[in-house]
Amino acid sequence: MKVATWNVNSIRARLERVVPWLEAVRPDVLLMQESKVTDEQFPREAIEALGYQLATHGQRTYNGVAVLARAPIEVLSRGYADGGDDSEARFLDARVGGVRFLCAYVPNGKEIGSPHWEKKLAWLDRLRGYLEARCTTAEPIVLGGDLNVAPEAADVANPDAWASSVLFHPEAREALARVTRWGLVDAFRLRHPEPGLYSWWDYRMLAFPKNDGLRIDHLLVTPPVVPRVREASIDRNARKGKQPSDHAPVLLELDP
DNA sequence: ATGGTTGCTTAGCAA
Repeated sequence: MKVATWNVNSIRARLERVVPWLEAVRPDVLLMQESKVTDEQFPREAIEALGYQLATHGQRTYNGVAVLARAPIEVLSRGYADGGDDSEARFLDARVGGVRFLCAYVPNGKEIGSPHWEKKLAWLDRLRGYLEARCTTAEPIVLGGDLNVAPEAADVANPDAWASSVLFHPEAREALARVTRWGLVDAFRLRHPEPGLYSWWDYRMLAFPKNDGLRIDHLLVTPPVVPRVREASIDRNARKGKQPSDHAPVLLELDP
């Protein structure tokens, strides 16, 4: 079973990159972030024509998450439904073929100390709360998405420079670590202990050609999934060429 | 170097 996560930075702007990628890679499940479109305006037909089923949780202009799968999708929750502010479409919980997929788009945080930053930290704490309230570590779960945090120095091209940014600040790393400590394992790291593998490069400052990147897109799994992780990869080719997303897809191959 | 680029929506915001 091939599982992927990809922040596409607008599905409508990216359709001509996403469709050929799905045809070539054929993931069984794709967790998508930043669709930037309402559920009504999502280009479903182009996806369904490839044999995918689709569960969307979108909104106008910003955010938006979706689960694509080559098998039926059972939606368990759109948003956290925890009584808090669910106005931003950043979370989708769905079951596909006996595995539970939590698709998350963590707020960027913009700038340390800003209201966006406080919201980012609070959102990660809500994610931890959702795991505690709605999930167990005994079930097979894949929590995937653009988590907008690089966990370790090995995940950042220039750790000293990025330590003051919202993507690699110690408080952001600690907030993500609180989520992971609930009982999740970084499945990519399991198969790739080496440093220097990134999933996002800024569009600006020639970041991709200079490989000034960060690994901020993750697939975290519960203990029952750990022995099933056969391979992990980042598809850098998807970041190349014409009109790419600023994120590359991250992939896992899971044994049955 | 407070720059640079992209997308949505149309000038300003978010990333």
